[in-house]
Amino acid sequence: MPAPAHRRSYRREGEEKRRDDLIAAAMSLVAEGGPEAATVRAIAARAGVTPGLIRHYFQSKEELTHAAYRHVMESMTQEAVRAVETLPADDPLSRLAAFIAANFRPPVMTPLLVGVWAGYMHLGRNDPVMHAIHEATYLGYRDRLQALIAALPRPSDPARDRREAIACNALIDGLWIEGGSLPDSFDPGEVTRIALDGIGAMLGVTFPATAYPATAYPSLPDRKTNP
Amino acid sequence: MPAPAHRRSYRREGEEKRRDDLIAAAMSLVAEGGPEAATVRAIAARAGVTPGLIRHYFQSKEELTHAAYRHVMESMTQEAVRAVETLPADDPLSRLAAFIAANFRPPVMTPLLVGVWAGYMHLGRNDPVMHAIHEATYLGYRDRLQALIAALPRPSDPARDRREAIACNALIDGLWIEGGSLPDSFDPGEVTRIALDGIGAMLGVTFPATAYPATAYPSLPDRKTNP
DNA sequence: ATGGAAGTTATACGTTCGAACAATAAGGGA
DNA sequence: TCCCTTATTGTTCGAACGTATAACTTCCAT
Repeated sequence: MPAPAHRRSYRREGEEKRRDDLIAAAMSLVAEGGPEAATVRAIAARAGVTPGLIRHYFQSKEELTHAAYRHVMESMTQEAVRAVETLPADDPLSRLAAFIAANFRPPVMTPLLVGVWAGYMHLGRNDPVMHAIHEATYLGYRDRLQALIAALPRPSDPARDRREAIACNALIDGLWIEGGSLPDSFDPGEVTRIALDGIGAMLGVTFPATAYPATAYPSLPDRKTNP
Repeated sequence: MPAPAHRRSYRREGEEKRRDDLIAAAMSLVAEGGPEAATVRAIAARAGVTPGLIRHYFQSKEELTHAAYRHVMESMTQEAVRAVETLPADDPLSRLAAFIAANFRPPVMTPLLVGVWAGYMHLGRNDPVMHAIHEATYLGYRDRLQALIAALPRPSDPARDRREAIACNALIDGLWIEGGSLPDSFDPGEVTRIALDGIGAMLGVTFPATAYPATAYPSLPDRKTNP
């Protein structure tokens, strides 16, 4: 077997870009083919580098997996938090509605993100680091949801708030999995409306019409309003 | 390395028992350590046989995986169906409640079953056989739920029934995942009560008290009623 | 220009996986 | 009781995996 005539040429990139590229490559591979498809060779090929480079930026493949999972979970929580913090504190109903709705549009409810979540979720059962990442994001999410529920203008009842937070969290999770797995089975905005209607019914409140997504289909070719 | 002096002795078993043992071994390994822990060697060891025997009963490891996944999904659907068909058709409220409650007690809501579901769920994204098994059980489940909702004594509205079936299915899924993953975070029967209260609120109905699980904790050592 | 640090490639190693296959023990029918 | 089918074992094989490491290329400082 003759020695290769030439090495392939390459460009040097900053550390941040390389790490982001490798994480994005790992995420997309997991979303498409599950964790077993995210081999170091496949990740490197998708990122446009050679396998050895992974070990230059991550001590092990496990460390890259942790970084990718943390990126996925944090991006979802940050998106919901960002949707809330722009609203005034004296409008708890709109704040809760915005928190809910943020989960059912990109970049949170996408096949890629649901696929990565599905591929990685069982790893939290044994890997302590993955479990810690999962707990920090997941329970933090539910606590924040319970705080938004407790802020509603009605008599205080912490035990009821806990039960309702559990129920609302479960409904959001189930709808997110369904909507992200089968995006073509729902009209635009339909999942959001189902979530707001269902949670409103469970909490005994009615969310303002402004909290709902704009009606998606005039279903007529001529639209008076734009995008 | 000397040839082994003696082969280990063994007993011949019927085909059905061997297949069941291998499926159960694969399921428990997936529940504990994810799909990557369910190697042919580990499965054979747990079933008390040698790896070669797997290929005697299944053409490939993939075929064993399909059999195990089908067993998991079918056992869950059968359990919910069985809970309904013992109730009279003229009591749709109790039938719906029984269908819901069946998902939140053994043998459906167990860490093992949730773990197997989590470990296998991402395989449905690429493997056509797994996808078919998933669709046949999952959509069949939701259709049956929608039929029970449509049978409620109230004005007919198929579009509303569809939206409510989606919401109820999502709530059941989310609670089942939570309750099965963290069984110690809930009191006995608490998940069932949350599900019945939440679904009742979303549908605008009140389930009869007989549909709820018996209060679990007298929290006093002396109980008047039995086990 | 040029030297040197560091990013990147290419190759190799040891392990483990699913699979294949020949050898053997077991148990029922004649 | 013997024999023949077959359930089961023990071993081996090629492929692919994560990891390790030396050699090469790029690019900035000088």
